[in-house]
Parts: sequence; C-alpha cells; structure tokens
Amino acid sequence: MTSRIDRIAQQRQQKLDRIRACGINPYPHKYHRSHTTHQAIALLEQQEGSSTVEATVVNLAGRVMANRPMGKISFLDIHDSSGKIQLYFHKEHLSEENLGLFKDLDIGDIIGVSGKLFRTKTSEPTLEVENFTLLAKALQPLPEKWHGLSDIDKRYRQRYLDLIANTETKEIFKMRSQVITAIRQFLNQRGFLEVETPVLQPSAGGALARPFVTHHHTLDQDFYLRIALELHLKRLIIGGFDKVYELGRIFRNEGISTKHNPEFTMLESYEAYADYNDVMSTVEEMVSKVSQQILGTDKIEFGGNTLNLKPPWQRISLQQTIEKYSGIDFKKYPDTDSLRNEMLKLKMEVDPQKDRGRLIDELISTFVEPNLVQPTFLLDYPVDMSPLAKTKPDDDRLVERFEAFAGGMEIANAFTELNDPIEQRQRFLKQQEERQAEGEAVETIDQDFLLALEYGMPPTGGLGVGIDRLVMLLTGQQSIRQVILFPQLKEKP
RNA sequence: GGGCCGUUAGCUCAGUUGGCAGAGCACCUGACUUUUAAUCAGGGUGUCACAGGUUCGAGACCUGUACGGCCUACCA
Repeated sequence: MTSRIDRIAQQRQQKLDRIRACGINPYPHKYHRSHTTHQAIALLEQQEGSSTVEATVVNLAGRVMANRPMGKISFLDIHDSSGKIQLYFHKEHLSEENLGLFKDLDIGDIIGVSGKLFRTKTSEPTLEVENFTLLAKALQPLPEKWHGLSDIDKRYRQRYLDLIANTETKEIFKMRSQVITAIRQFLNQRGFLEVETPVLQPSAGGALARPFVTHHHTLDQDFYLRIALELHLKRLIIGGFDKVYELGRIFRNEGISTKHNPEFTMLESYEAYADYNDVMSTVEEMVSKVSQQILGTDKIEFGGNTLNLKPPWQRISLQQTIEKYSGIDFKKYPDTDSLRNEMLKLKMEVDPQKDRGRLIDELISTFVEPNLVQPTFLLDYPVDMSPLAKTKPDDDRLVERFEAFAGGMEIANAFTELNDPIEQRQRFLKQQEERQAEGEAVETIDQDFLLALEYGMPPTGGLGVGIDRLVMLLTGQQSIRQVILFPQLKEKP
C-alpha cells in the first residue's frame, strides 16, 4: 500500500522523468534575473507614470506558490525574498517546449520567467510570460496555502517550510538581522572595535553556569564551550583596546524554556575609563535607537503592554525594590540563614543549597522581575552574587552593577569592572570555597586572567546584552524559539 | 525533574454514547481567454504518534513510551 505522500512523490518523479526525456535539465546551474519581484513592481509603476518609458522584457525568478488555471490562460504567483508577483501564461503564446514543461509544473517549483509587465483589469501587477525556465523541480508538496504551517514542532524542525509558508516568520528573522546590524553600527560609530575570542576554552569563566564539555584529540585535552565573553574581552582592554565588543554565541548546559536556549547570542562590550553609569546611558540609547531604526518608533507593544524605550529609563535600587515588592530588606539579613528564614516566612519554597546571592536572585525573579514591564535599571547588587564587579566606594557589601529589565525579562547586565587583581583572586577563591562547601561542581580559576589583571586594567565599564531577548522584545515574541532559526529540540526517534 | 494538554491524509482540521476513516487545501482527470483562497464536474491515496490492555468490536476507554506545547522547577 502506497501512502499518499509516496504517491505524490511518485507523480513528481514521473514529471521529472518526462522533463528529462525532453532534454531539459530540471536543475540548471544559474539564471540571470534582471529584477526582484519588488523591483519589477516598482518598474511597472515607473512605466505607468511616464509616456516615454517603454515596457521592456524583464527576467524574474522565484518559487511557484499558486496556480489559477482559466482554460487557455493561467495565473501563477511566484515569491522571492523581496515579495511576490503574478504571472500570466497564455498557452497559445508559449513555445511547444514551454507548453510541455508548463503541464508538468507544480506549486513549489522554482522557475525563471521573462516577459513584459502589465496590469490585469483588476489592476494586479502581472508579468506576461513569453518564455520560462525550470530552475528546480520540487518533489515534496508544500504546506497548505491558506492556513500555512502551524504545527509548531514542524515549524522549528523544518524551518525552511515555516519561512516559505508564513511571511510573519520571515519578517521576524529579517528584523533580527536588522537589529544586529543596527547594534554594530551604533557601537562602531562610537569607536568600539569588534573582536572575536575563543569559543573553546580550557576553563569556562565570566559567569556561573554549567558549561558543555568537549575534547580535542590532538591535544588530548578537554575544552569547555564558553559561557560568557567577559574574561577574554577584559584581556583586550588590558592589551590597550579601549573600546571592544563581541557579538557571539555562548553555550550554557542548563534548562530549556521559552526564555532559555542552550546556545544563544550575547553582546558584550567593554569601555575603558567608564563606569556603570556611563554604560547605563549607552544601553538605553542603544536600545531606543535600534528600535527607532527598525520599527520607526521607540514605543513598542509587548505582551499586551506598550513599552516606552525612550531614555532615560527608570533607575531604582535593587535593595529598595526588593523591599517594595517582597517586604524583605536584605541588608537587615547579612547572612544566608537569616535571609532564608525571612523568605520562608513568606511561604517561599527555598532551596537549602542556595547561598545568599542566589536567594536574593530568587527574590528578584519572584517578586521584582514580573513587575518590571517598562524598561528599568535595577542598581547595586550584593557583592555575594557579583564576583567580577567593583564594590561601591561607600559600601563594600554592594557592587556597582545593574541589570536592565523590560517586558518582565532581563535583557542586560552590566557593571563597573573589578580591576584590583588581589581582590579578584580573593573573590574567586571565596566563590570556589562556597561552591565546594555546597558540594557543587567547581570551575577552575582562570589563572591566566588573574595574571593579565596584574599587568593593570584601566577602570572599565562592561555590558552584556541577551540579543535573543532583545529581538523578542522588538518583535513582540513570547518565546525565544520564535527568534532563533533552529532552536534546540530533542531528536525525533 | 513535576503537573496539565496535544499527536487523525503532504498541510489545516472534524470525528457525537465504543459500531464502515471524514472535510477543505494540495494532487490526478476533464471544462473554462483577466483570475486573486478562481470556479465547475469527477477521483481518497490513512501504520488514527508508538507498544500493550479492556471489549464481539477501539481513532475514542485503560496503562506505558516517544515527541511537542503551556505552567512549574532549574538558570549570574
């Protein structure tokens, strides 16, 4: 018994055989197209607006997306990445070879067409096809034309079908590309140098996340995929590049959710002689400029709210904000146990493994984060949870660090970088002891980074921005998988 | 990791109380010289996710598995 899809494939195979039997190559090497479909429509408008511009023959190419036969004539739509255009085929005006080929044409095939542009009586821009070429025969049927492809699993696993069938998907990824371009322009204009640093690292530092491990055969050595860009970029600040950034993929071997993908794109930038106040201005200006450049506005819709990205963003103290939303002033509970007890009073389920920094983090994500819909900077984090940030001049229990939130999501993290090599070493050691005490996996200390710091790093403001989340924000998507072309999924058996 | 929901034709989806497996699109055949999800006539091509169980009889009920979605947990 043949399945339906086998039968369709069989029919297409027969068409392919017929086409080959006519001496036609169904997969030729190239096609010279003179215009995109978008350019062709602009050209038609130009012809119509002028009595001197004569209709000329143009060559277009694209995928056949619709066929409306009407006896001796047929209307087909082809799509290319610029848009779509209608084609008009008149069977009596086609060569014998073209007519035979036309009969074996399917929706999904890619063709090149030449002819003159005109408008039908319903004023649809149309190309009257004088000659056409098969550029690629499709053996699989496309998803349905009206509903598109809505099976979310299939959209991710066969993203090409999602892109063919759903124009909104295409728009999201065009915008993602534009966001990244706009960020590059913004930073380049401000004198930042774009650099590339290693993905494979002997120790994964700069953040606290479980890394992926891999192995280099020739060196017979394990490597980690990077979990942050931080430590290498700071080496470059030490090396004398005053403003550097990297837009790169990082990898964290942790949970997958609507806001987490195991590999994601991070922007990190470092600016010598700046502190976190300078970085704050940069972030709000960058995000608002990028939004204006791409959406034409800095007021965006996200999750049913209108977010105003125009600077200045609200700046609020972490301590006061936690107190405001949870009633807990963590300053009054300087050790882990007293803070945990206070959290238990609120009937929070508190993991006894968590240290003070992680407890505070839990307070942020439970009470604060969902409330930060308008873009907001949360300022001055406890030193316990920020080993790479410099303490405040007047309070060595807090560091000059901020996180930026919008739409209830964390989108950026930044601090005045710790540049005292002795203190940095102590912080790493303290962190390692705590990890060990908790019986958790201990990251090796990046000794080479500590050595670099000993040569002297200027005061520096550092920034990390989750690009995927920023794109979610600007495109109004609630799931990170909608803004990653090929999100991580379990393999189908 | 836990909870809830989903998986039926290539795609989008129906399928009632357990009683012959359905529709639209796509595809095939035919008609049609300006259509726009063209229209009209005819054609159903299926491992009902997978494996068991209950039953005279299971797409439907029960158990397990896989994959996905949402929530939750984890997450600098």
